[in-house]
Amino acid sequence: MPNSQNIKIEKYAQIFKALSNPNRLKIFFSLATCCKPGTIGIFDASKTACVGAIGEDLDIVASTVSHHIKELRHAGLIKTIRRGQNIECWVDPGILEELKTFFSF
Amino acid sequence: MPNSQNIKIEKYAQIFKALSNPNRLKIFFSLATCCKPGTIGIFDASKTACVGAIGEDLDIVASTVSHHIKELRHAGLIKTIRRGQNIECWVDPGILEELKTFFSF
DNA sequence: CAATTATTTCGATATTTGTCGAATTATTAA
DNA sequence: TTAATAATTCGACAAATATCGAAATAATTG
Repeated sequence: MPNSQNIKIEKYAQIFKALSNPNRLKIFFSLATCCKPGTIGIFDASKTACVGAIGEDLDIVASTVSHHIKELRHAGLIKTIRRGQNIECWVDPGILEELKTFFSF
Repeated sequence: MPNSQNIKIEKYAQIFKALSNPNRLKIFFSLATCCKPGTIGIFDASKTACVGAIGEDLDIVASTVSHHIKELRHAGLIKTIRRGQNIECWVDPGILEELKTFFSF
């Protein structure tokens, strides 16, 4: 039976696991730097932060991107919403604060 | 040929991979909260932050702890020094600052 | 409705990872 | 120098992971 400390450890381990894969970290970084919460994230003037565009950017197939997006979402790092055929993604601002706090010993 | 951005991504991916295992994250957390840089880290009044004590705390064998310590060190998260038969470990203060900065978008 | 586009799910597979125990190396104590 | 203690290295193996391609699902357009 894990105490509250263990639960925290598991939660953060999951977060760091999500960020441990270079492609997932790139996705997170792109979303964090290019996309504002609640808006359509822009990679450049023409591309939105949909699964297809992300895959094109990283040179991996859509099914793999979808898998990575799911892991980032399950870890609580990003939010997603469907808008038409596309899935919009953005970084949860709250988690960034939590992570900064985590490293403030 | 990776550009400087890719190098950064690889570096941080390695850091997050090191923190993605619950046992390694516990080690890091214990060191960060209990041990000051350059001193013998204390878990409680009687134990130092040597490999054996860490293993006892986590209920894993010494060879596994040694493996985890090596990964944390290679990722640049902790420093180690031999003092007699023991290896002292402590968290690099600089990396904590870097990590806080990383999440400051 | 049929065709197209975007995404997800599923199954397969090669690679990586976490862990252990045995053997080895390093240091200290008798 | 021999014994004891601490840590590391090595080899093995089960479990987890990253990726792909094919098939399925969802939404839009003609």
